[in-house]
Amino acid sequence: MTEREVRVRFAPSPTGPLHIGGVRTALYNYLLARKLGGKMLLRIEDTDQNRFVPGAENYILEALAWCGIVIDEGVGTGGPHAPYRQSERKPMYKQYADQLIASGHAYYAFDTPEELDAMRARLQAAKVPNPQYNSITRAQMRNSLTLPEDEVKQLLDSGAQYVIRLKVPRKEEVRFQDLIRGWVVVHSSAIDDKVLMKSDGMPTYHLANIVDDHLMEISHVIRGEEWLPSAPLHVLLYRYLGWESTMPQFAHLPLLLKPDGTGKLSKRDGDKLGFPVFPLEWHGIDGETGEPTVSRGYREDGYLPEAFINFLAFLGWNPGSQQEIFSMDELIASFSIERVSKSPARFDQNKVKWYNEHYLRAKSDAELAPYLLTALAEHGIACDQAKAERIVSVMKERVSFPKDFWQEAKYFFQAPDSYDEQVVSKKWNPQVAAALTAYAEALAGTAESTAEGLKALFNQTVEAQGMKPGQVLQTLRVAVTGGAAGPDLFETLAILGTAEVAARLQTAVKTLG
RNA sequence: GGUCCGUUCGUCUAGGGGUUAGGACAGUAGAUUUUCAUUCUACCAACAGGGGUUCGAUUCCCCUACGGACUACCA
Repeated sequence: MTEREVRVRFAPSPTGPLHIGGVRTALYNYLLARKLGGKMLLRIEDTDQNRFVPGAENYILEALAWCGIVIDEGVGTGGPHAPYRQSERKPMYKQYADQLIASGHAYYAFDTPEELDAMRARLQAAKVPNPQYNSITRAQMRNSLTLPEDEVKQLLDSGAQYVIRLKVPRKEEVRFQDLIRGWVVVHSSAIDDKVLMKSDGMPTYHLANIVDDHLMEISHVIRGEEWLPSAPLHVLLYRYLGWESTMPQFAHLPLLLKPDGTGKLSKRDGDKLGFPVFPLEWHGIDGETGEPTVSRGYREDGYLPEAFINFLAFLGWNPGSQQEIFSMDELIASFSIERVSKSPARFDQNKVKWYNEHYLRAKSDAELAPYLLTALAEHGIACDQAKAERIVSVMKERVSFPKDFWQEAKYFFQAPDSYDEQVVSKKWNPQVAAALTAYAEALAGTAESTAEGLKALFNQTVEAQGMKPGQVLQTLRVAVTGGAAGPDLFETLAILGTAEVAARLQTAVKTLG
């Protein structure tokens, strides 16, 4: 068992976009698989046909790809255990449910939804704290344990609707060792007789996930903490199916909480929180109004996948060192499930932003230039790669997202249509205007094009006018760019070119007097 | 309500019977910068509470409080 090949799976259900908690679960699975030289599988758990959302599966595939999480086996990739979509594996589950019935660990139940409601209402009225279909209540229900054998057979033969339920023992301690939490013990009386096969012939999650994990030879089940309460049930299932010796090891990850700490992050949080909960933008339909909706995504908001992943990896895990910056390869090398923390983590917008700025600045100008070029193209502005690289190089220290380049660098392509009022009212005067005019004229007659050259020329010109450079500098920036802040002024001028700068200075003097 | 899980700076976390309880983000201040930003430096800031065990507990145990998850023919 310990020598077994490491095989982990990420098993989302296609009920909508993946949210960042799901992405983190996938990430940890992937990191462990790579770290231990194992395989990462992707299985789609679509046993609930009512909740199927078109496009969700593609979204999942695309999101994982964007994150750099590579699937070795599964939907979209294929593999020896295909199909990897549970709806397509439907015929495989029934035999295991039958096996459980044959061994006396499961039974047929014919109760209608109304009868179940009535049962719960009755128990509630009797002040039973936790109404459930269990070792006590099943004696009063219509199932193969209470009905005469021939009646059961007749019901089955007549095609009556039924489900198959697990016969959970009345009192038994179920324990298992969680890789993150240690021994977890639950009393079987807290578990109810879970439905294994639904009346539509589909297995429920509980049966399907055990059967598939067994058949797919999964070695580690790494999933969210919301599964912890049902883990003992799964242990029981492995036992009754005779698979306990190859049962995967469990690791239940701490939840990702909303920033205010009031509950787990969910898909329904959509855009309400002020930051995206989805990796990619999602175009959905409002469940109540039927209106189309758009939810923000990290990709579209301008986050770099490496920043997003680095941040996510640190939400619930840390390497034990003081290093904060990790590439995917470094994460793989350092990852261990034992260092995943037990307590839930809140989402921290500031930290993701910081990671993004870090990764943005680490990129070369050549890598960054396309972001600017794309935005320029959208605005019908022509620009060559060399110029874009130059702009990006002076801008990257001052933006948080690639999409900010266009907004911040606009003035390289468009002359200002307004001037920073504060600077104008404070610093603009006739001498300044004269100095700028003089500089414009000097620019028209110079062959200088470097930042240093333009700076020297400026100092010279201004001093000839009997002023100090410092008195004119701010107004020079405002006259040329319209704004009061920006990267090195003479570098900016050099990128703009002397003719353009001269023209803008003339305009400014004319406009501001 | 019941069952289970959890609790170190505002946030993510390190640590672990004796520490000035460490780092990062955010915040604040300063330095650099013609501006803003970057960068650098410094500062601020935490062991939920109560009982044990112990020479000594933030660390181990118990209780309480608080938070969360689960409690479907959903996953």
